[in-house]
Amino acid sequence: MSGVMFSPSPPLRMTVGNKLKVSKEKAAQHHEAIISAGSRMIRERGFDGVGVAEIMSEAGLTQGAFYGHFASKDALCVEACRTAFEARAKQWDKTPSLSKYVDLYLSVSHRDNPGRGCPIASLAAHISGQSPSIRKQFSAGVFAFTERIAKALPFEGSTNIKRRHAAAILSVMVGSLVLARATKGDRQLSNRILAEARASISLNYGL
Amino acid sequence: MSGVMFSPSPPLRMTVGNKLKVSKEKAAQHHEAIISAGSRMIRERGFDGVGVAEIMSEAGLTQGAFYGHFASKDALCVEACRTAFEARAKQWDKTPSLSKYVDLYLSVSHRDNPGRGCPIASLAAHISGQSPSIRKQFSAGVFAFTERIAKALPFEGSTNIKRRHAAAILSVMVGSLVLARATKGDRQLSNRILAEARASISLNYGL
DNA sequence: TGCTATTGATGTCGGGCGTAATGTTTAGCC
DNA sequence: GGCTAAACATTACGCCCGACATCAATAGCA
Repeated sequence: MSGVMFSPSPPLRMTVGNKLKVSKEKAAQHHEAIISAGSRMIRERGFDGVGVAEIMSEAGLTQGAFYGHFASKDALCVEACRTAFEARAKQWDKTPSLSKYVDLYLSVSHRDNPGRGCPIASLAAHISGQSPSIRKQFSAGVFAFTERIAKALPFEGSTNIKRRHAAAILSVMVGSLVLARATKGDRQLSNRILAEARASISLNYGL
Repeated sequence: MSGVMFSPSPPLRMTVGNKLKVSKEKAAQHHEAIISAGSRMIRERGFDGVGVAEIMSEAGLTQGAFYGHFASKDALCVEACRTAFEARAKQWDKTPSLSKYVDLYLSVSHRDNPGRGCPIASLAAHISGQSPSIRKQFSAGVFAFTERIAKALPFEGSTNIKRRHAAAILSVMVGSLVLARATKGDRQLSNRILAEARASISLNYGL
């Protein structure tokens, strides 16, 4: 065993393989890495469009390690969904206004980077057929997002009125993003969809 | 050949008398049946959510027969996509006004029957990763649909202006339908999304 | 010296698309 | 009409891929 290889603490790649065996603190980072990779790839390709092995590979680990962190793929999906909504909420908080957030949402950059983008636009069409836990997580996210929009509306009105506007605004945002992504091959059409959705929100809601 | 040879131990229970071997006229019907089943199931579960075997089974045939009708699954997908758009166009023509069509589009019935519904709402999120032929077919459908909306707008304005409005209207329609389907588990939220989208189109575009 | 995290191999299972051989029915031609 | 050739569907299979999950072995951590 030669017990002491005399290697300091930091990332040491022992063994024949290439992976460090570290633990404890690192394990937590690995956990995050799995969620991060999963959350991104699931948004890019849907829940069923990516497997555990590939997610783990992207996270820099092997498939076997997965089940030390999650009970099942489904469990990861729920968690990935949750963190995706959470991350979007954080980004929301960093933007100065709802209007600016809509700008970001309907940007070419957002269209071209679904992996870091809104989980609603990425996953809505893939929800049917998923487990109840995933569906609940998703519905909760949609609801919360609508509430956020409602509260951020800059004009006067009852909560109910604002909620109603919020639902409509969310529909335009999600719909145009999905459409723009689907028609990316026709750049002119795709860009027009984004631009006109942005204009309509501005026109109809003063945002 | 070998005329009346009773196969002693029949591993071949071929035509035990279950199916007609009919042809010509029937074959055309089979062709339509395959497209119909494919078009419906693909809209329900996405291009990759259903296989050739199941489509054929639904069409009342077996997998082997498929390749007498189509060169590949991809070829069927293109055809199924085309006919789905076509069918929607026909339904469009049967409605008295754009406003009525929007009513239908944002109805609970449409939400609950994606298999017979708008291919844009069903397939937009599943387009990425599909073959170029499918993507082109889809983009063309989206473009045509937008043009249709534009031409049907009941107010005055240049073609360009109308196109711009059409893109925005399409975004609300598709977005809200997709959202309503995804949140079907939360019936209240789902219904609200449809209703508010409908109201917003009425309010903002007088439809 | 346990403990815990990870590896790497493997289990197992299903399903995907496409093809080949087989046999029956139709359609066409004399 | 009756025969022949082509059309069509069935069955079965091939083949490969990838899915999710498990397990003994290993090796640093505490």
